Amino acid sequence: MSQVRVRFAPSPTGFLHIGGVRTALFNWLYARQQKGALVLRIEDTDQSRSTEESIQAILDGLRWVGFDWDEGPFRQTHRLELYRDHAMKLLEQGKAYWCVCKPEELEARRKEAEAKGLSPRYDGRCRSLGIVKPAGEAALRFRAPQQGQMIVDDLIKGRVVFDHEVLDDLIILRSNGIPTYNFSVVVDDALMGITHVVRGDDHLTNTPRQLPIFEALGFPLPRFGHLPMILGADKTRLSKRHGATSIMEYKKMGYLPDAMVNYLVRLGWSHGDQEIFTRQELIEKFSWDHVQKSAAVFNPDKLLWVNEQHIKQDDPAKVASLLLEYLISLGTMDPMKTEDFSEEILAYRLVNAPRESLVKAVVMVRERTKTLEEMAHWVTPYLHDEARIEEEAAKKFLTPAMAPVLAELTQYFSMLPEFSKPGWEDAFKKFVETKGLKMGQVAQPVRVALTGRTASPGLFEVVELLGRERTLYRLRKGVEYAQRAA
RNA sequence: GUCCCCAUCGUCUAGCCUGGCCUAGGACGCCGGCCUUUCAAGCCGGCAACACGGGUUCGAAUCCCGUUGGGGACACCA
Repeated sequence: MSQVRVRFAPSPTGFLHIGGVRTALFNWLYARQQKGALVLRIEDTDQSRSTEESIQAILDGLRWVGFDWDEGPFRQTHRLELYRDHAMKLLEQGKAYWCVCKPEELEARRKEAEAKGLSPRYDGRCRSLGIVKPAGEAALRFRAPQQGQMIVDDLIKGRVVFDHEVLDDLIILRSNGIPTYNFSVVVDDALMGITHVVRGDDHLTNTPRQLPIFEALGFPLPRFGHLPMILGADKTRLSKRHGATSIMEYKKMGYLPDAMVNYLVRLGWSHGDQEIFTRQELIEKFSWDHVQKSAAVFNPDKLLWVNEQHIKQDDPAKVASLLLEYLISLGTMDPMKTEDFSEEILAYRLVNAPRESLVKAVVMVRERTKTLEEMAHWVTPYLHDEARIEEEAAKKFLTPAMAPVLAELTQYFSMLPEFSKPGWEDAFKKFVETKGLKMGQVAQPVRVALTGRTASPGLFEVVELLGRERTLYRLRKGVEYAQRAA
């Protein structure tokens, strides 16, 4: 059995969108599972719509989501000679012919046919003209078979039958010498040795147009697989109206690449009742026969949930490094910068390596965050030595009345011989009890002193992360704040 | 208009090929409860679907036909 070779062939007319990512995903998964090759090909034969920025955006998007390719990126505009040669071969063999109809004429005839309720197909008027050397501008048309049937055994849709008579003679070479899509794909897929052409549903009806070209050129047929479309909440094709459609917007919103992949693959593929997959699991478990045939509605709520699951379950070190990258992109944290810390604060600094402390912080906050964006917010109180105290929170809990209690607690903590989470927790409970207070009455002010906020992870998880010195430092700062409030 | 594809809770889906185990399972969301030092998370429970009509069969979500609905394609776009 020969090696599986698949391809992702976007046209660079915009950013990499969700639908494109999913097409790339299925190709990538299959290539990795079969230990085959993924070829990246840029279909830029429409020169008026293709841009360099789009190519860059597509590559960036693929890299972010982690789909590595084995060959390419190839650009069709760099391969024009190849298409012309093959087109000429067809001409010589009488399998293609020159068409001298003007684009405007074709357009007019098409409109007319439509108005009469007929199929807007090319009427084939140049078919038997036998033009050898066109005088003026001319396009090359493929002489398509007119009877019989084409049978496609689609990986996803199953057996699909098309009648040849519904097809017309399509243009394979424009009058400017640039090939059209249906021709260049065939030449490329064949020459690149693609064994499985997996693409969007919208190409299903292009398949019967392409098959005869493979045959005319004497190329072996690849297998085809047509992935269903992704729809918006209103069940129309996903577009800007539905909100974010560029994959990079999800990066900005704090989604994990693995979560994105997980969600997108489940949108149209299933493995029993399993919802959460690692990349490795997907590669192992993926199979064409569980790919859904019908279109699926993109559900942002579920995507968010999947992201949350990955934040909670994935390797915290990995999440931390993604978070660090995210923090840097926000400007919240510059790991190279130390002047943030005053001498005084540095004295109390226990957490030296941002990466290491970040992993601990991730583990602490991950139960309560759904995205890196939220995580960035939750983790900030632990990034620096001093916590920025929120005014609203302080007003409510760091009150003058609270100052003596906090001061006493701080004193009490500072005298404890040993520092440990359970030790301090017990001590705290005893303190609250002997004072005749309720947990919440003391816990909230302490929370504000330690984190600057009214909502945080468990108090003693925070204490443990901060360590003895930073905890005491922040408590003292809290006491000062409460006293000043008088 | 012609051709092609599709059809299970609001959404993603399991089940369908190889009919009975389906009084249709899971997940998101929603509602209620438990837990609780805050915020979450977690746990328990609830609401909610086989598009419709004919067949075939002892028996159909599952097989066949039709209807309806949705989507796609019919460019010197990809």
